[in-house]
Amino acid sequence: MLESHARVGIRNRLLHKIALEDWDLIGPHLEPITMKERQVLEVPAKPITHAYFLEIGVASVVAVDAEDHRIEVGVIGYEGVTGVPLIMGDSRAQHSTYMQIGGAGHRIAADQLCGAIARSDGLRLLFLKSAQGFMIQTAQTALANGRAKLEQRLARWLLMAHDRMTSDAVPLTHEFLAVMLGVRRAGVTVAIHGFERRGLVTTRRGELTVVDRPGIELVAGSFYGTPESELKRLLGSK
Amino acid sequence: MLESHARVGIRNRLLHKIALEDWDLIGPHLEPITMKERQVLEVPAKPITHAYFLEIGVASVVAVDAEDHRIEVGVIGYEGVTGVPLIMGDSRAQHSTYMQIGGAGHRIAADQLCGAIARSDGLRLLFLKSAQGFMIQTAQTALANGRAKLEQRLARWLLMAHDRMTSDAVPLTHEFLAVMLGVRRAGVTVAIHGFERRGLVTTRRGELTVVDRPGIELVAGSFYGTPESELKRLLGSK
DNA sequence: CGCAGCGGGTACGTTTCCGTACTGAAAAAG
DNA sequence: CTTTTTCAGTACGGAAACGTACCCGCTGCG
Repeated sequence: MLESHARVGIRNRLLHKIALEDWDLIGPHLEPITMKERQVLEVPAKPITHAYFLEIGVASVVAVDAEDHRIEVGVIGYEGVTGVPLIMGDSRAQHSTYMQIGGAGHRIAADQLCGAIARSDGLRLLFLKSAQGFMIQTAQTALANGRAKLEQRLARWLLMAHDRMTSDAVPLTHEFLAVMLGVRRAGVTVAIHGFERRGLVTTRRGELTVVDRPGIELVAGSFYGTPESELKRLLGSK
Repeated sequence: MLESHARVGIRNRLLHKIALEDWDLIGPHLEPITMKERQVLEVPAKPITHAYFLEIGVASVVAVDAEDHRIEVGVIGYEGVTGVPLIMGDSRAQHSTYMQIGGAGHRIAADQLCGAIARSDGLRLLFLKSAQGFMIQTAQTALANGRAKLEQRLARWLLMAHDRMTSDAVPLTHEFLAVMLGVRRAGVTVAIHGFERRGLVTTRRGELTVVDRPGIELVAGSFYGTPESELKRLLGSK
């Protein structure tokens, strides 16, 4: 079969699930892009310019309030797309979104995405389910923030990042982990120390490597897993 | 103007915003209903049977995990509708939803709502924006859970409930407030005591009355307000 | 009216995490 | 190679909230 804009090499799961007959609405507008860590994708209260389909790397979605309190409400990787408000018919970003772990993928201009969604019921349903998956993630984050101990939250974060990475090495400083979790940097250091002592991870300056993933899952308990299984249910098991 | 199914007396804000030409898709399927406190509207992992447009009362949306940790991720009153997953094309409830404060309103069968949304772009956009508003609320809850002190979270909750009530009296036990906030019952008692001492509220057994709303807003700080102003932006200022 | 049960007040030791801050080591910059 | 910066380790007092538990007083019911 001939496709004017090849889907070959596309590894973003959401792009992959786009039906062939809808591909022409999306594919031609995709622009390959690489992104460094800390690269900003969305700024609160500003228009969203592009939606990013990551294939490598992890983006953080961080809620901010008027007094500059901030906390991560979700992460996005190869399984989804940034710019959830666009899917909901809103052109403004609510949250701060930026690359937590550098990577690459494709992006599409906001109006192209909106146009495509408006034109195809199938596309709209697909993106809505992706957005629903993100909502579930946010809700579980609220649960973890309110109920879980620092150690459990750290484990949860590591697992979610690990899910979205090809390597076991997470290139992140304690400082940034602390911002994500909304806790002290020193608290993260101590918690990671505990993980290291139990052989769950190894660390180097600015890097943390997952060694015993099942062990980390044990620490996270049921604070990890719901968004992941729900996303499977929503978008199919692949 | 003649309307086969009168909109007279409809005080749910979302229903109010439905365009006249869309009303026939919704109005005829609405069923008036009164609901006692604790009445269950949605059960996790079960199909959603109806969407509820409240006019009086407050519903709580509570996230639950496999180990039965639970915390409220949002509240819904006259400004919105329950059954957000339906809007997202998902027929299953993710969260536990029940009336926290008894009330009344209308409900519509899930498939009728889905059908209406599928048939009208305007309706779909309206409901999507409502869902987006709820997402914002959930994200702010995650922020408050991670960053705010018990006293601030309590203030936030009281304000959100108060917004959705006609009376200043909130008929709720400390026990239930504790479940919402994910804290100890005793902790709520002490916090409320502090409010009472400062003249922010008065209390009776099983009831709490808002006296000094601006004072409570001061306590909540910026943990309160974002979802409210964003909803205005999304759905218009009325 | 008396009693049972629910809701609320209070207490106490303990855990968790914070705020702050100092230090040393590793990497980056010059 | 030296300087500067960033990152991690560690400490300490204190605040916040926890788990638990006991008691009392409304309130509703028999």
